[in-house]
Amino acid sequence: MKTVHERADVVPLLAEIFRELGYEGTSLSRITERTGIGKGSLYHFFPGGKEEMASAVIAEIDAWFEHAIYRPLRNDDVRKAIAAMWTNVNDYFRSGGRICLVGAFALDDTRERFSAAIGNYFTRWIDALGAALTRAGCTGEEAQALAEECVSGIQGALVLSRALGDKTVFTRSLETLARRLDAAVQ
Amino acid sequence: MKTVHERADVVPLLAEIFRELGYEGTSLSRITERTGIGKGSLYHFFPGGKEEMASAVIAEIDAWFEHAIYRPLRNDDVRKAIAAMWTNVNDYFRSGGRICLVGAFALDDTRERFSAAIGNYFTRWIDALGAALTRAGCTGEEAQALAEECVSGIQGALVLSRALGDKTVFTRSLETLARRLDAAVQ
DNA sequence: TCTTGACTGTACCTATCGGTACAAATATTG
DNA sequence: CAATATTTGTACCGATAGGTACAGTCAAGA
Repeated sequence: MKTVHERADVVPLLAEIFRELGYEGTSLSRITERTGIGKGSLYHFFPGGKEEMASAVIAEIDAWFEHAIYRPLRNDDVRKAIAAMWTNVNDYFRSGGRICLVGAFALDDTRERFSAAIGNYFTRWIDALGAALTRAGCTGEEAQALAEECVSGIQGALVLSRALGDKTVFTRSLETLARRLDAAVQ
Repeated sequence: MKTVHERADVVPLLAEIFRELGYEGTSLSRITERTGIGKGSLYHFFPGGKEEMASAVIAEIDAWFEHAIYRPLRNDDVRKAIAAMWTNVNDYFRSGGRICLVGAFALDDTRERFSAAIGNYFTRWIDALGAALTRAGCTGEEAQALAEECVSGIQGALVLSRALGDKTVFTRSLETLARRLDAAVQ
C-alpha cells in the first residue's frame, strides 16, 4: 500500500517536528519515523533538503501570522484586532504547550540560515501592533515601546512556561500584557 | 607538543559552544575544532560524554547565578541586590549578545534530558526575587507576579534582540523592567 | 485505454556522529 | 631519579547523518 501526499499537507507535519526537536535535532529518519513519509517524497517536495523544509515551515508560519494577526492589526478596529491577537496567540501556542519556532531558531546558529525571515517575522509583528496603538492615540514612541514589550513578553512567557512545565505561567503572562495594552488604548 | 588542561578550564569553553550551536548542533568534532581539546581529554574529564558536558555547563551557570544573583536577593539589602541583579544580568548576557543556555535548552526536547536542572534554575531565580520584593513591602502575590514577569521578560528580550540582531532591544527591555521593579519597592 | 507527469520506496553513497581502547606523553610524588 | 597518576593523540567502531539515483506506482487527462 502507498499513501499519496501533497506538499501543502506535509508542511504542518514538519512544523511540529522542527518545533519539538529543533533544526539540528530533526533528522530525515525521524521525519520518516513520525510521518511515514519517505525520503523519496521529501526530496520530491523539497529538493533543497532539510533547509528547504524548514524554510517552507517558516513561510507558512509567517503567512498564518500575517493573515490572522498582522493584517487585522493594521486594518481593523484597534480594540477588536488586539483582542483577537490575544485569543489567537493563546490558541496558536496552545496556552504555552507549543513553542514559537521562529523564536527558537533565533537562539542558536540556526539563525544564520534564516536570519532574514526571522527578523522579518518579528519586525512586522512589532510594526503592525505599533501602528494599531498609534491609531488608538498613543505617541509613536509609546506605541513602539509597548509593541516591543508585548512581542518580547510572549517569547519570554513561552520559554518560562516550558522551562517550568507550567502552562499557567503563559496564560498569566498574556493576561498581564493584555491589561497593559488595554490601559494604553484606555 | 601537548597542551594540558584541567576540567574546570574546559567547562566555560564548552558553555560558549553549546550556547552558539545548541545541544544537538554541538558535536565532539566541533568542540575539538574550536578548543583544540581532543576526544581523549574530553572523555577523560566527562566520562558520560556529551550529556555530562552539558550537565557540567548547566551546573556552572547555576552556581554563578546562585552566587551573583540569587543569594544577594535573598540576603542583602533589597534595593542594592536588585540594582546588582540588573547590572550583572546585563553584563552576563553581554547586553543581549549572549543567550541564556538554560532557556534555549527549555525550548526543544533537550529539555527532557535536563528538566530538573532547568526548572530549578528558573524557580530559584523567581523565588529569590519574589522574596526580596516581599521584604521590600510587596504582598506575596504581587511579589510573585513581578518576579515572574522580570525573569520571563529577560528571556523574551534575549530572544527578540537576537532575532532582530539588535542589542538595544535587550538593554531597553532591561530598563523597562528595572523601572517597574523600582516603582514596586518605591 | 494509453500516456503523461506527479509521487513513492529502496538501495546506495560518503561523511560524520557519539563513543571506546590504549599506548605515549606529561606531571606529580616519594 | 624512579615510580606513580593524570592527561592526551590516534586509531578505531557501529550507527546514523544528509543526500542521490532510479525504477516502480499511481491518478488524471487525452
